[in-house]
Amino acid sequence: MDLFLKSISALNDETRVLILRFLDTHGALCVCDLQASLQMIQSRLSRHLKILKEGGFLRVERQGTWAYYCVRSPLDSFRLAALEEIRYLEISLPELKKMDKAGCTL
Amino acid sequence: MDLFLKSISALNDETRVLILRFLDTHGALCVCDLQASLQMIQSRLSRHLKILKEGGFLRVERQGTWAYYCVRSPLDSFRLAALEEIRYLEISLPELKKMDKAGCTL
DNA sequence: CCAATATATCAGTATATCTTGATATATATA
DNA sequence: TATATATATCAAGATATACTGATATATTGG
Repeated sequence: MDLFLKSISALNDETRVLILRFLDTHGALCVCDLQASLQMIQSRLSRHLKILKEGGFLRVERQGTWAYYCVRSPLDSFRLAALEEIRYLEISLPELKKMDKAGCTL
Repeated sequence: MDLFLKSISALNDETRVLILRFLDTHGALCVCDLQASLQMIQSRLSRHLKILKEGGFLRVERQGTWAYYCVRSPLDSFRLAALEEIRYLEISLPELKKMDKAGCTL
C-alpha cells in the first residue's frame, strides 16, 4: 500500500505532472535547465523532483555539481500507464531552455 | 489535466483504496453494508464514495432509500491499470457484513 | 584554500484534505 | 401524516502538503 500511495501522491500535483511531462518530452535535464524552462525557484523544483524520484518515476544521475533527472526506464506497468495518460493531457509546455554550463542560454 | 488529477486524488487516500478494493472484491454494496463491514461512520463513507465516483471509479444506482455503489464498467485503460495495481496490494480486507433490509446481519 | 555555482534541506506560513458530529433530504411504512 | 431509516451535506478542528526565502552541502576552478 505504501509504495502504491507514494506513486499516487507523486502524481497528485499539477506541478509534478508538468515536470514529468517535460522530462518525458525532453529527456534528461539538470535542475537549472528545469528552473530556467519552467520558471520555478530552485527549492520548489528540488522538492518536487525528490517526490517524483521517490514515487518511482524519475532517476537522477550526478555529473559533478549537476544532477540530471530523467524518467526511469523501464517503468512498471502501472507507472507506465500513468505516464501514457499524462502524454495525452493537453498541457502547454514551456519552451526548453538549456543553460550551457557557463550560465548562458544556448 | 483536471480529470486526470481528479482520478489521481481519488486514489490518494488509504481509506478510498480500501473501499475500492472492497467493492471490486464484493460487487455492488449499499452504504450501510460498507458501514457495517468497514466499521466507518456514515458521513465518512459517503464523502469517500462521492470522491471515488467523481474520480470515475464508481457508479451508484439508487433502489429506494438505498444507494448501491459498485466499480464502474468498463473502466478506461488508466483507471483499469490502477485498479489492477490495487488488486495486487496486500490489504487485509475486513469481512463482508451484509445487512438484510430489516437491520439484521444475514 | 577561497569563491562561485548547483543542489538539497529547513523554517514559517498558507492552503487543502480528512475526520467527526450535527443537520438536511428523501423514501418507506405504520 | 408521523416516524424510522438511508444517505448526503455542512461546520469546525486536526493533519498534511505546497510555497517562499534562508541556510547547508558539495563540487569546480582559480
